[in-house]
Amino acid sequence: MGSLERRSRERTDTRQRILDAAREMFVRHGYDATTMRAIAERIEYTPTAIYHHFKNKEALLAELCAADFRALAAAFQKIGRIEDPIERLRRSGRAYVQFGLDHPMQYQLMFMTQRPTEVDDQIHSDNPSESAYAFLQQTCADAIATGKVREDYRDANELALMAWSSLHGMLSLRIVMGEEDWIAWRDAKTTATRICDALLEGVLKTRET
Amino acid sequence: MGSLERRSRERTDTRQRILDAAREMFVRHGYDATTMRAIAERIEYTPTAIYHHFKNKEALLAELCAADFRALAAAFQKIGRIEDPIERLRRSGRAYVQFGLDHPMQYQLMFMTQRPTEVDDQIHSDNPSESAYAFLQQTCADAIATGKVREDYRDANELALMAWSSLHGMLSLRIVMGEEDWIAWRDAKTTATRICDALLEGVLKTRET
DNA sequence: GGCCGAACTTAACGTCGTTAAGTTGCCAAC
DNA sequence: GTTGGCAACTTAACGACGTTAAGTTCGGCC
Repeated sequence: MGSLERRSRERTDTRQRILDAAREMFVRHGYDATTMRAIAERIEYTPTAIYHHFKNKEALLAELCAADFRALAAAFQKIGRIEDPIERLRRSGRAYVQFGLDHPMQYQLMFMTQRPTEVDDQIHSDNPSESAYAFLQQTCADAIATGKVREDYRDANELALMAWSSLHGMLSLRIVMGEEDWIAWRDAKTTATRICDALLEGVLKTRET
Repeated sequence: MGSLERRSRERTDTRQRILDAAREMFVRHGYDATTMRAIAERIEYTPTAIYHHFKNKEALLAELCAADFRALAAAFQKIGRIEDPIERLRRSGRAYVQFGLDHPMQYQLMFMTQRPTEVDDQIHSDNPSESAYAFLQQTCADAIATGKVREDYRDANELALMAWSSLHGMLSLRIVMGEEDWIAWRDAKTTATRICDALLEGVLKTRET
């Protein structure tokens, strides 16, 4: 026996090779600019072969995004242990920005492109503890629970949205407008830190500096 | 005579009808989902006719975006008269968010899609005083000049980026993720106000509230 | 009356995502 | 040890897209 296993291994091997090629090409040239034909050619198959492993081009994207979401959630998992919620918030922000700067194309696919509902149902159907958003929300709730947050900002959901929006805005502007020279860009991580600091200062009762 | 005028009028009429149809369909269904063939059919021409008035599909988009940028700049123009730079900043933020909420699709085309450099060279080649970004930058500089800004934030360019990023983040998240029910959305304008308030509080020396 | 150029059409090209209909080759069952 | 079936993959094609070369039509000017 063992041949069944080999077959199954070969199948998942091919599947993985498709994913790897797709990821590399999506990241390098963007989703739209990457054709199924090009992906197939890269791994020396016919375009049709891909459709035996994935429903369509979008399913390829969904699977890659799901993996990226897990990676981001894993980065947050490490931060989860930090006691002080405020510090945890700061670290989460830093990790989030780092992720966006390290993987701009993935970031674009994950947070800057509309997906049909079906697709991200798949992405978020897994363990909710993996959800990076839930982590952020909880951290905000913890921060509020310390009593250090001003009363105007004691809605954990809104606080999470404020934090996320601000950093997402910076990252997405960079990704879309990064080449525009009429914008006087500053160092991304510095700007991100400034945004975090200013927001926190505005939201907390007592100033930290 | 006058026939030459009529010809020229007819030409710009057709041009305008193409633009109107394209705008309506881009806004309703998105740029990618709108085909040249569909635009042509809507105004009862052949697809080829469009190419006599515009270089290609992207040029259509560029022209529409340019008009939108002018509209946004005009909205800012009205605010330009307000004396207090801090208040002017607040009002600009409100106007910007309102624009994004009123015209989400336009917003997406203007700020959330990468354009080939050639295209937005065209957009920004006009009077720089029309540039909404320059206005924001100047307002930030004015705010710094009042001496009310903490020393960490006395870079007008960075301040402008911080403000823009934060509001852009909120708007773009809404546009892309607005239908996701795992996000606990709050009223957009309230969230926007909270972001402005928190940022300003963090950036200013003395708290306003 | 003949010509010109502008506005528009016809017909097509090449590319895309996707699919119906094979083809091949391995494995299990008889 | 032939046979049947199934999984992996290919061939060939479909319809839709953006775009373009080559007409056609028609009003105005010499």
